[in-house]
Amino acid sequence: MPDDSSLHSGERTFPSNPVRLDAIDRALLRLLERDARTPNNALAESVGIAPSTCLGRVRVLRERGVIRGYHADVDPSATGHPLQAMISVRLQADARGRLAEFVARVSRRPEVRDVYFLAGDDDYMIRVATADSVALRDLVGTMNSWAEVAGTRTSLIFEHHRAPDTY
Amino acid sequence: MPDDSSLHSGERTFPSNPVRLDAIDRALLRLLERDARTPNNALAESVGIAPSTCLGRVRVLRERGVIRGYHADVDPSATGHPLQAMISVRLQADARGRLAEFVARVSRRPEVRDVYFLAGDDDYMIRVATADSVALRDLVGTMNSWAEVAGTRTSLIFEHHRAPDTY
DNA sequence: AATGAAAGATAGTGGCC
DNA sequence: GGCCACTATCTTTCATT
Repeated sequence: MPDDSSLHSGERTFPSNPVRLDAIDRALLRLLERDARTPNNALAESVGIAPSTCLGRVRVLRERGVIRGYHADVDPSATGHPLQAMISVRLQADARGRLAEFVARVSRRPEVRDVYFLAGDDDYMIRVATADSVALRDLVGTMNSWAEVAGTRTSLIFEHHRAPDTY
Repeated sequence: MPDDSSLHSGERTFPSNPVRLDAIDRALLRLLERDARTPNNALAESVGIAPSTCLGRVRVLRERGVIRGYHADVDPSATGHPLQAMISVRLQADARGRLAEFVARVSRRPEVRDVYFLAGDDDYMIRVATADSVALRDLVGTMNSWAEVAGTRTSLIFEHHRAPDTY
C-alpha cells in the first residue's frame, strides 16, 4: 500500500479515473466514514461480499483517492485547546501574488486546524483551536499585522456538528 | 467497548475526568490522527510500549472521549459533490427561540457537512458539498426562505487544507 | 471481478510484576 | 501502569471460477 497517510489531505483531487462507484462501494464508504476501524471482516459481511473481495475494493478506493485517509477525531478540549474560532480573512487587493505567502505563514501556526481558500467576500476562512482567549487574541493580532492582510473577522465556535456524506 | 461510533460527533465534551495525557498518550493521538488504521503493534513500537499496554491506552482514550471516533476522509468530488461552499447565516434578532428549529432544518439537508454554531457577526457557518451550482443556488434559496433566517452569505471553497492537532 | 482456504499477522485476555 | 504468554480473530495472498 502506498502510504500517503502522512500527506495532510487537501481537497483537490485529480481524478486519474472518474472512478465509478457502485452500490457496494458507496456502502463501504458510508461504513468507513462512520467508523474507519471497522474490521474488513465486518465490512464484508455488512455489504454482502467475501472478505478478500472487500479488501480489494477498499484498496482500490484508497488508491484511486476516493478515500483520502483515515483519521482519529481528537477532542480539542482534551488536548488543551478548548477555545475554537472561525477567522475570516480578507487580503489586500494587490496581494494576489502573496497568496502563497499568507498560506505558508498561517499554516505555520499550530493553532490552525482548517484553511479554506474562498471565492466570495472573504479570501480565507481559518478554523483555529486555542488554549484560551489570550492565545486567540494574540493569533488574530498577529494575523492582522501581516502586510498582505486587509482585515479579519473572528467568530467563536460554540458548537460543531458534522454530518456524514450521503450517497 | 461502548459503540458510540454511530453518534456523529459534535464537539461538546463532558470531561468526566479531566484526563491527564502524558507524552505517550499524545504520541498515540498524533499517530492515530495521521492514520487511524495504524495497527496496534505498530503504534506500540512507535511509542515504545508493549502492544497490550498500547491497546489499553488507546481504549482508555476512546472511552474517556479524548478520541471521539475514527473516520475515513472521503473525497466529495468522487461521490458526485465537487462544489463546496461556506454559508454564513444570520438569524432574525427575535429568533433566539428558534435556534433548534434552524439546526433541525439545516441538518436534514444532505448537502450539509459541518454546522458551526457561532458567537460573532454571524450565528451559523455551514459547510456544504453539492453536485453543481444549481444545487447550491437551490440550497441557499431554500435557507433564505426560512422565516428564522435574516440573511446568508455564500463563499465558494476552492481549496481546503487540514492541519493536525499539535500537542 | 469474485471466491474460499490457508498462512501469517494482529487483537484482545488474564495472570503476574 | 506495565509486561508476557496465550488464544481468538482478522488480514492477506493465491489458485480457482
